[in-house]
Amino acid sequence: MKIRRVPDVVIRRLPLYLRVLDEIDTDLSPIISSQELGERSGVTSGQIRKDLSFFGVFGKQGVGYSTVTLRAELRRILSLHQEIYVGLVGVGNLGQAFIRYGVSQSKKALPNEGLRMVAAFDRDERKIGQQVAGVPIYSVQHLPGIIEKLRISIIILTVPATAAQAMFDRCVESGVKAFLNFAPVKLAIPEGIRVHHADVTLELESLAYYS
Amino acid sequence: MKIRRVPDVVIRRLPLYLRVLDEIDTDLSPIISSQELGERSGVTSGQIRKDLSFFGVFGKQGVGYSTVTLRAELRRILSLHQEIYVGLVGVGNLGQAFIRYGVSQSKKALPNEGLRMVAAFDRDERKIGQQVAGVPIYSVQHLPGIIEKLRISIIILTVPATAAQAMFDRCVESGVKAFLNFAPVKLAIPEGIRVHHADVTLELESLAYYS
DNA sequence: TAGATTGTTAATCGATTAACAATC
DNA sequence: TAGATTGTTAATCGATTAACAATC
Repeated sequence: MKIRRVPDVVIRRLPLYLRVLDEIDTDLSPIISSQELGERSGVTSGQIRKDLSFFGVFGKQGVGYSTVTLRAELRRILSLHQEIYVGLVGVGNLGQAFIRYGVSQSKKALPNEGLRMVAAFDRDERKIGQQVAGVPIYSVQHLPGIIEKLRISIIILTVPATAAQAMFDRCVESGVKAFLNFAPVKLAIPEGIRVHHADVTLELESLAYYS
Repeated sequence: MKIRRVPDVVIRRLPLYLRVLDEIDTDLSPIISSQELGERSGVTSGQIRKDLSFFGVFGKQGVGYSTVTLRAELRRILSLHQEIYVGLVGVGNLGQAFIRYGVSQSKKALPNEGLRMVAAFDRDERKIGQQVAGVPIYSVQHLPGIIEKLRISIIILTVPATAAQAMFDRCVESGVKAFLNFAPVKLAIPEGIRVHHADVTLELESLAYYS
């Protein structure tokens, strides 16, 4: 029941707060102030209170926030209270690394906040049918069916630049609305679809300015 | 000779423009308008003109920009007209993937804009002395010396979260001013040091909101 | 010259910060 | 109650967009 659209900058800070809360022993610290949460996440206390106010009232004046409650609320806001199924397209070096990375993360005490990598896709016949860290590799031809069947709602794109738009389009047609794109291309993105870019080359090139 | 500090959002758009110019055949298109550059990089024409105005005057009124000249100017602004040496700390799955990725990129016709991965560092004795895609792996103990000797000015951090701050500090002491950090931690960053974060977990968690 | 497009200024928009009344 | 801290409003800051004079 959002009253007005929440700015993306706000959404992007929520996982930061959640991470701090996950690191906290809730028995030792049942309550946290916006002040302390701010210091530990690198955000001002006022900003945290402003951010949270987009979603409701979670604190007690004069007291602070219940660590357990705030954590649960943040999870709910981000939809991380339920399992979110993640797929990956393009099982090259980078793709394999992320599969292993994602799986190793979820073996931690804290189960990586409900995100679960359940399928990978590739074009290469030799890879299809194999597994990487327990995640099965399917043919991109079967992508629509598998996405639907496994209820995949986020796709990590680690295909070569030349294949990115086509694979992206196919995922969109299959109903995926959220993407993390590592391919160094500007995708044509339809209304209502969310793409976060993680373009290592662009990052390095802008860093060169500061080096 | 910067008159005023250039906003980071502006710096981050420059590689985007550069990429478009790299894709253009400068013989076929010796001139480009801010209009067309905008369409191809996903930015408004006014914004492009505004961005460029931070650095000087590069176009001709009534005509447009010389593709060759603008490309050269952007490279110079970003320091990509010279070789920029990049190092990587943490040769795990992700680290190896980036080494291979970086190397394959620089084999393209366009030599990845002057960025060159020249060294990797790890703690694991078994990895030290080996190579990944031709890039030698050194001990983190020798990091300061190698960074100085090879003139490394950008570091990619792909170490586990627990090691990130210590490795970061060591690089800073060795004179590195620009970092691309993949470790899921909030680093304590000294004045004058630039860190771009590429935190896949945070990206996925915020994407969950839109899924 | 007439038409086109830049460089730049002014207006708008949106996000952050400051401040404080409400209230636990 | 007195002290603390939230939730929220108003002020500030900075970035984007609109618009147009300058000029090629």
